[in-house]
Amino acid sequence: MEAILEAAFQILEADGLAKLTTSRIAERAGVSIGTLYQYFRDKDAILAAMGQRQSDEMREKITAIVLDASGRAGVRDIVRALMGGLQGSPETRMVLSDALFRSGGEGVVGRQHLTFLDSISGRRDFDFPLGKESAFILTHAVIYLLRAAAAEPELALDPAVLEDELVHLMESYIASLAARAAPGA
Amino acid sequence: MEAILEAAFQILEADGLAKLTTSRIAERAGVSIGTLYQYFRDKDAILAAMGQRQSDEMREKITAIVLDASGRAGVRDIVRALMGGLQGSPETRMVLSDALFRSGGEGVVGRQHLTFLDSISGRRDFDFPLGKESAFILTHAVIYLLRAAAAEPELALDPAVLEDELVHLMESYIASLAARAAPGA
Amino acid sequence: MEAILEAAFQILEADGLAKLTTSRIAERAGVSIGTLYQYFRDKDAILAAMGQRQSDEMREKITAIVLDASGRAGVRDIVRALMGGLQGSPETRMVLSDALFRSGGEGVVGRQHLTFLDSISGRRDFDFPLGKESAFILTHAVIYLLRAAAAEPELALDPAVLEDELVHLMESYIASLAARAAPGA
Amino acid sequence: MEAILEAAFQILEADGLAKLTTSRIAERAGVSIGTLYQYFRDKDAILAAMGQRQSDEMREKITAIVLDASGRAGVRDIVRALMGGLQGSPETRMVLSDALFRSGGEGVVGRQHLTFLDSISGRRDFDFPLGKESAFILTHAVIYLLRAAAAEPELALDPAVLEDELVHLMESYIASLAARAAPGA
DNA sequence: GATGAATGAGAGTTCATTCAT
DNA sequence: CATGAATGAACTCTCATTCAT
Repeated sequence: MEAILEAAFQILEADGLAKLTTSRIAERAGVSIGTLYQYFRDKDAILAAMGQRQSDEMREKITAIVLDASGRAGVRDIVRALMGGLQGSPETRMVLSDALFRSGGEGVVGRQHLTFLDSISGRRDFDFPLGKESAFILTHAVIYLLRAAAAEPELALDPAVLEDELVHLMESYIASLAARAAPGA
Repeated sequence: MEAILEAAFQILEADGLAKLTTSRIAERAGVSIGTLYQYFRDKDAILAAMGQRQSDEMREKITAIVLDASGRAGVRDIVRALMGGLQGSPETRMVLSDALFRSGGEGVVGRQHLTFLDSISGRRDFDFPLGKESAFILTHAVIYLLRAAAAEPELALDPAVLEDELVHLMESYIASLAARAAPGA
Repeated sequence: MEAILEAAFQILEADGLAKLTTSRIAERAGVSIGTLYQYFRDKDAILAAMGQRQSDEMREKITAIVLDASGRAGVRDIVRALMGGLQGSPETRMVLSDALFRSGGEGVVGRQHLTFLDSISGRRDFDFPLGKESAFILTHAVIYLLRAAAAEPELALDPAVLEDELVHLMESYIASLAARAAPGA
Repeated sequence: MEAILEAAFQILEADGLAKLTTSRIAERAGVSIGTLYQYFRDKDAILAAMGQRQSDEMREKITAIVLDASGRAGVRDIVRALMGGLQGSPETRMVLSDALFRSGGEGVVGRQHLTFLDSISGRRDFDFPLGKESAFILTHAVIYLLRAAAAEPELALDPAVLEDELVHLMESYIASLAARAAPGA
């Protein structure tokens, strides 16, 4: 039931995990608790489904933006996509990631960021083997820094400047990787 | 009471926030609930104290390591300090950061990472103004990536390699900052 | 839930306020605590409802008795009505009055005793203005003396004689009021 | 320990029975809980002692005032004495009466009001036998009406007028008693 | 005597879940 | 299929009381 997930998301966003009770979800969704339990085994199933839904939405959004760059997607496109794709408060995202992780287990998070690697690896200057750890940094640095930035609104970071710096961070790291891959160039 | 904090930490680490109840904490700490409440106003106070304790421990550990580098602390020393200083599962750390933030309010998080900036700014090649956003990246990138790495043990990242790559990430970013600061060099 | 109020009343009557716990109420009412809390916001709401219920019952009973005197209600009818209308131990009544007062606030107590004044003021010899303080005495003296009598069972007062004396008390006071109102009669 | 009783009285007066805890009493009295329990068996013993103390104080005060009227004490003197002698909020008085009653049991309340009867019976026009019920009314009416008046401050009764009316109430009742005792006068 | 840290029974309350209708 | 009253385990927290120091 889409209405249930939407209701749960709104409550989570507005009042936090502590006030996310099954009865409130049902009430806001306009269904009875009984009905809610007909669609979801238990409360965790709702959270997991929300996590899944969010993850899917984000991947679609990002993919769309990257594709929109019509074959010449740069790091900036991806950073911008990530900045736009992340929705919900940091707490919401943290809770949903948690739920998704607990329920789904392995592979879930990994799948989430393949898009990044896929797009990046299309670049001409990127045809060198990539270590597990480097790939990890490439796929996680931007997301986690954005998450951290959102979690500390009192820092009042300027989105435009942050975007620039994140692009520099990744570009310089990619350059460093390239330089090390081809020392004799 | 140190025993109470230690007990709470163990439970949080082993069973998660959901099973961290005051009675379980008291039981594992070997005291009665009454005693627990004589030392801590309420459950949140316990979490806040745990957060404080962890934050203090980490800062001390890091400071020690950096000082150990005897005046010539490089990025690698700091990265290594952070890798060694972080303890507890990612969820534990997240929960404690949260609690600390909720209770302490402002400044808490900021103070945590000043060590990093302080050490870095001692470098000769670092005497240029630093934007808010760049400072944020410098102080948060390593910590959050380590957190992410810990959260995904199935990636089986090699600590030594990860350390190397994090150092490269930061070194190349610092180089990029320097290059931009002195374009005519 | 009538059963809950009835159970609460019995416990209050038998064991006093100190032993009136929500779980005991639920148990005696034959429902679970959850059900109890579905019908009443909290413990005070139960007490307030009991107070309301008792107040309503008493008013109805008294009104009925007074009406039964078919238009020629004297002080004796009212005294008798009050004696019959009061139920529950003094402590019970005190507790419930308190609860009703705390929850309802103004007007509650006043409304309770209008019956008395209404009936009295129908008398021919009563067409003179009544001071606030006199009205207070008329409406409260009997009730509070009955309350006091119930609170001291060891005095072993005879209800019939007490009724007589209360009637005398009020009749002589009314006569005194009349005499003062019409000094030249 | 006088300090303990005084502390308890202040707390009861300021914050009500619900906040009257043994630790607060000890703290305000400036002693430790242990000491408190060395002087009083339990919390109820403290309340009972407070009730006793208040009752004694009131009796003394009233006796003094009546004696001051130098042998010719009228109803008005007694009413005035009662109005001046009552101290503490209605809730406080109710709580203490309760405690005294629960602990002492019989006779306690009776003794309290003997002063009234004693003084009254000194009057010349009062040499007739007094029924139990009449005595009860004589000794309780004023006190309970004053209590009721204090319990309903929103009625804004004028003390002076109330005093007058209470005197009238009692005088007319005494007259009624006298008239009935000597029908052939 | 005085202390106060420790105790723990028990209070009020919440909420995920079930199941007869 | 939908409903929602009923359930009760589990939670946080209070406070009268004890007893080793």
